[in-house]
Amino acid sequence: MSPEENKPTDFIREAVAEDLKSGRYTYVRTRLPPEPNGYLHIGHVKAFMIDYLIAKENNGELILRFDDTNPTKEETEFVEAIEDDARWLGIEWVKVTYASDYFNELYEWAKKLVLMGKAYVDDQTPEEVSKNRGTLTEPGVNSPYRDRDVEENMDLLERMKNGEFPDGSRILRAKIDMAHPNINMRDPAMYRIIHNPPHHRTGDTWKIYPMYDWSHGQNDSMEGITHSLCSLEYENHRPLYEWFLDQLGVFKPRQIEFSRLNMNYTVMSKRKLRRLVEENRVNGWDDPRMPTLRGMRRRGYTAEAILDFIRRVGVAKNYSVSDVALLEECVRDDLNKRALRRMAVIRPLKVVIDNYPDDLAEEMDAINNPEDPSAGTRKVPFSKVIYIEQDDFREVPPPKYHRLFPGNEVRLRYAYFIRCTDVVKDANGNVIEIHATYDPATRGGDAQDGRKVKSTIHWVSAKHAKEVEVRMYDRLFNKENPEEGEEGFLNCLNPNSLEILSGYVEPALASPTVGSRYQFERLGYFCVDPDSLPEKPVFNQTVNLKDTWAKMEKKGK
RNA sequence: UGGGGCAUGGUGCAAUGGCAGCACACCAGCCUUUGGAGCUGUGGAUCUUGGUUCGAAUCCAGGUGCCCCAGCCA
Repeated sequence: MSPEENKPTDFIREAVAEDLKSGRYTYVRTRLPPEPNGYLHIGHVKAFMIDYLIAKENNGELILRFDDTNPTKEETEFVEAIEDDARWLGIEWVKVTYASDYFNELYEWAKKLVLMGKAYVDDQTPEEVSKNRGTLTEPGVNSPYRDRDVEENMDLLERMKNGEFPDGSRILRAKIDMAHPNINMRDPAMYRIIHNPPHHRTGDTWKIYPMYDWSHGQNDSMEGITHSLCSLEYENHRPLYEWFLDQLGVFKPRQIEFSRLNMNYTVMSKRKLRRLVEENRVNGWDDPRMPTLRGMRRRGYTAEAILDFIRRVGVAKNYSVSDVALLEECVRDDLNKRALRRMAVIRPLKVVIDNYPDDLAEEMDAINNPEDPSAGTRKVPFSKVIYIEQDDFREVPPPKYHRLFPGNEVRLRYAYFIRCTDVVKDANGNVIEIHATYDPATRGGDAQDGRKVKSTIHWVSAKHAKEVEVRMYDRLFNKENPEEGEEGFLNCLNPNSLEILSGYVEPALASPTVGSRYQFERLGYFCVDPDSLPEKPVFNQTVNLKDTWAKMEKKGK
């Protein structure tokens, strides 16, 4: 496929191309406008990639601008975390700016509107403002302060700025139309008074702070942004976005809206994610079950896989809920190509090979990645006592079960054929040990007489094994849409979303690097958690391998 | 009962008046020293009614359904 054919197209890219062609703009500049009030999640990635790629594809620029207009919610910690996550994704920007960089200039622009008679200071209480806004079907009524003269408005605004009035006592409002069918146009607030807490960057310099509507478009204009791309809920704000710019007579970017990313089996709202963390339903914002970038990073997802998912989801205006199965498929697809294969047994069952010499240990050759010959090979030690997966043995095999059962022969990957000869049980009847014999003529995995076995299973030599902790993850919620209903999401938490196991890994995995990713053969992809200790590494399950047998067995029931 | 927006297989996205296609999921088979990967194939969709047109997912009109908006949040 040529790069040309591979290039995604959608209504936004088409609009941008048209704007360039028509001469409406001669260049492309977009902006990434996160509010530094929380950690980034997978939903943000879609918006980020739209802004980044559209700039990049048009040889344009991206500005990372923090929308820090509300000091009661924002913190420097989040600025740093967001930058770090965005960089991890591979996003590049020409500079970092802040809405707060423009507070002075914006204030001058506000005075200009006051002078034009397009803005006024309103002394109504918040309750009165709300009451007089009207409803969806009834027009609002004008504030009694709406017709204050310019001089008084200028004076009051200056005194608001100087901190002479308490929070909530006054606001600056645009003078538009209290009967407008679009409620955003009913004299929207431009500035509100906030004395505390201090702003994370400007400290207590300012006592008034601009609202989103008054700040965003103006900042876009000041920065020469050509395309201000945002999610659908801002569609209703576009008339206001344009009104301010028209009144000021300044450079006018184009706002285009798209639908945000939703995903099943998780929640995306900041409020709900916060509750999960604060009520200890998960272990922090970087819990591998969280849809946050920090969670997914810890889980072992690669940036490439996440970006591929975003690309496959596409861009449109339909309300949509993406399937987490697609994300997982993208992760498998990426890791399949790059992850080294290793043998690990996560639910061990001991097997004693009775006819194998007691003290012998052989080195078996194993392929590191069948998808990538350059990854080479390694040696794996083999001996008389090994561990295999509990799932790989059944005392009474179900139909089509090809793995180990009494009398059956299977291949130990990269080693020998073994045949199960005996089963040892504890007092409760649980199988605790298997006895088997091996065929010395099958070393390496092939029988000289040409006989075949139907199954190949993985194993770890008990004598050479390293004990590790393995954290198995399942979906955080057991309902496709946990967000429906306000309080319901906590009631559909999956109680089994985390399972901690103790397993064994081959020596090649005895001292793994934190963050490195492996495929545990036949089990899935795993990555090394920061909680790892030299004496006990910790692995997170990133995603399982497709399991045809599990599916068959489930279906048979 | 105001304004804005959106309706295409189970899910997400294409088709820009001319054979409804792609990916994931699903199902069947091939292959396999991972029941992985890979390969082949099957099934399944244009919200509804009417109109324009040789021809409509696309244009027009009505209907229905869903989403957003009444923060001094973004």
